Amino acid sequence: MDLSVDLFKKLKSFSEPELQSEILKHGKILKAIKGDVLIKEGQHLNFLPIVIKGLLRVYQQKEDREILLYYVGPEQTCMMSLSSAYFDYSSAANGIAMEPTEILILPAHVIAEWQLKYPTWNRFIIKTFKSRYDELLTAFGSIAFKPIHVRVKEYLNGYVKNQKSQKIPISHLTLANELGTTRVVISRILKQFELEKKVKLFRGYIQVKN
Amino acid sequence: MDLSVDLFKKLKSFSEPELQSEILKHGKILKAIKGDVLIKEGQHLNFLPIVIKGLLRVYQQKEDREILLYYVGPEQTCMMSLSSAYFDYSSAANGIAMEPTEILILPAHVIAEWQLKYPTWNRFIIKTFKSRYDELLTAFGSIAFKPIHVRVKEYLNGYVKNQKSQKIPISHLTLANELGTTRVVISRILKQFELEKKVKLFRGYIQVKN
DNA sequence: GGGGTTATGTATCATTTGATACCGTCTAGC
DNA sequence: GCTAGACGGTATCAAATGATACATAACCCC
Repeated sequence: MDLSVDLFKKLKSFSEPELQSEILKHGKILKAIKGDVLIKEGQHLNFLPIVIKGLLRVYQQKEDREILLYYVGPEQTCMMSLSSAYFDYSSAANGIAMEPTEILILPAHVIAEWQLKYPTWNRFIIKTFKSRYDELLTAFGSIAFKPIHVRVKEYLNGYVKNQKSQKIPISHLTLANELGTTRVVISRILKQFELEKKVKLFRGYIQVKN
Repeated sequence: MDLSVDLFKKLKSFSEPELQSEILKHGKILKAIKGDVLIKEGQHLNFLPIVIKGLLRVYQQKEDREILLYYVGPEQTCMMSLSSAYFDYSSAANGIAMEPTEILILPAHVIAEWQLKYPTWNRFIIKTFKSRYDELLTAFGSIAFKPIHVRVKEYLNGYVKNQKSQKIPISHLTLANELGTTRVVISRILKQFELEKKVKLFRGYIQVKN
């Protein structure tokens, strides 16, 4: 697909005409399908991916366990690449497409340059750093102080709040991987919640009661 | 104490003369003694503290448990304030002086402004974001995947490596607070290490063997 | 509908971590 | 020297979490 001015209907953050033409000049569009691994732990990155449409999941892995760091949605980018772009740095996490995803790929070298030239770009970068930091800090606080059943509860509540749906389409195994634990632990906790009439369990999804 | 050009012998990052004069114009020096609490969780911050000399400890607290986030040493600043400065935001952590500490205080509003005007300032801010993020990510990975005895071990090894001393002056309780656990757990683990001849325990300090 | 795969339920057991309690020792300040 | 408080050792118990194993059910593909 060619880059076009249409792009900026989706990326509203970048309003300066000059920045837009620089993006058109240096950027490429990448289309990923569900399951494509875009970033691997240890990999050196020399590009910055900005999601246009779709969703990336960024997570850490250790042996057969994994834990969610954050999702990258439209108009967002990924900390790992940002770090790599400024300093020599290899990714500390993995990134995978959760659904068909369109990504604007920018070469790393432009980032520092644009930082000083374009206020909206600068704001975009700072905002990314800040919000990713906040998310991580929240996750850190949770894992440090809260027992798993509370984290499960908060995950479910968070989903309901964000998606405005009581029906959460997730398997026990996937949920375990979001929270950094194992399937049996999640099944046990969910069953307990069901006994307490907080949720109803089905194959492939969880119904949260109010 | 008056601000003077001497300041920039200690803060080497800020080399532009114009930036220096802006710092002299807007900055104030604060002196803290050991134990002074400079930042409290929930507090709205409208200043950015840059440590000139000394050390701040930034940590999260929940009831009677706490866990270390990071230390702020000379020429460094603190993420909480940085976040507050860009957005309306209250601190998610506490900051306390560990020793007599001199701090350059800058009003929040200058930060975003200087971002675009002064490349060294820009670099300083980005570097802060990145290194704090990396630290937190490492800590997150540890707490998510590693059992406490491993984290204790890594803490001790890290100290030895950084301070180039085998003698670590820390009480069991303080160590527990660094790692987000309780004193008894730490005592138990250290005693086990001693039985394994890895360390030798004394009142107030730990001797690491090689 | 058969066969493989995925999802879930659940029991058993071990390990890790934490809570509580009590003790003795060291140290600083008087 | 006395004493309060900090520091460290340890025993006991409980709870949380994880590992393993096995069974059943649902789903998909052919």
